[in-house]
Amino acid sequence: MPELPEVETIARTLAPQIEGRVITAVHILNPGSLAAGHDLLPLLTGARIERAHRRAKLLLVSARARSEELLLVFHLKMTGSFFVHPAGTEPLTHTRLIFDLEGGAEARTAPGNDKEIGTTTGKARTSQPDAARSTAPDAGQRLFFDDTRKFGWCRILRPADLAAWDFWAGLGPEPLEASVEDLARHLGGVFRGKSRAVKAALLDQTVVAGIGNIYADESLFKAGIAPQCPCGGISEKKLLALAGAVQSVLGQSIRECGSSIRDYRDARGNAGAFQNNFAVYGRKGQTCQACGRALKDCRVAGRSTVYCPTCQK
DNA sequence: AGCGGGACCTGTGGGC
DNA sequence: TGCCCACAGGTCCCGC
Repeated sequence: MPELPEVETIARTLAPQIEGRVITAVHILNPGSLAAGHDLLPLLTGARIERAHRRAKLLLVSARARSEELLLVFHLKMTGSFFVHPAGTEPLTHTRLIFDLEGGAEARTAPGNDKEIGTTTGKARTSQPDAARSTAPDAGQRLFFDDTRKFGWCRILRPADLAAWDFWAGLGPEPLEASVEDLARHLGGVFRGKSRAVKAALLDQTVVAGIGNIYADESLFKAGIAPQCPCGGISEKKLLALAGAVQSVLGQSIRECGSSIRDYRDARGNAGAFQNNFAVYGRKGQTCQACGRALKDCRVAGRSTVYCPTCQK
């Protein structure tokens, strides 16, 4: 469920809490959650975190270890989340990795200092212990990587490892970093002559990065394209509509701090609000906002899919 | 080439 | 009330 907007929101809320801090220890509570880079753990201890940002659905944390740079690459899959707790906080039920941090960062976990990404509307709330929100500026902290279903992972990599990593190298373009016309042209090029269902292509991270089940369904509805429609049969006009829909849906979701179905929280424990805007996702059997007829569900590329048979052709 | 299905996980919720 | 089972989801991998 953390797709592009959720990971972006997590990166924006996490960065001010950890940038500049030094990693003093790493605790691996679930060995499967550290997918690569065990050999770099000794180097990571003592490294200073420089930056936390997003690419596709990956959260990247760069750290300076003596003379070289290391990267912590996280995939949150469905249930991964981050939260910064005060030093001494015990692991929670689903805590998989803990990074002990010390010094450097300003105290930005205090209440009332959450303004940099705008305020979430609707049912935003915290689900974390109050103690985590009143940490003293220079006290040590613990970055928790929690992951209920253990699908998520962290890789510790050198920049060269990242460049050589097939998954990374194969990622498609960032959908929000191109003009609508360029994105439409890119999709048109990839789609040309293909019989593959358009939704399957949108979910393919090598086609375009960051889209998951929620935003694929929402974008296709907004563009008026049926999810089963073969890629190659989409007109240029519809491609432009699809590119515009992808950008508008992702952009609006980022502005609303992502979608919280049940698990997702940002790095301050706040829920997103974009789920209140869903036109189709999770609305099987309910009425279409545009035509008033019932929304249908089906499976495309093995994923549950909801669409309007009238509005999407 | 691209799809289906299984595997990886666990909490939730519907049905009985 | 309690049990069972389907389901959710991203990615990889295997087989067709």
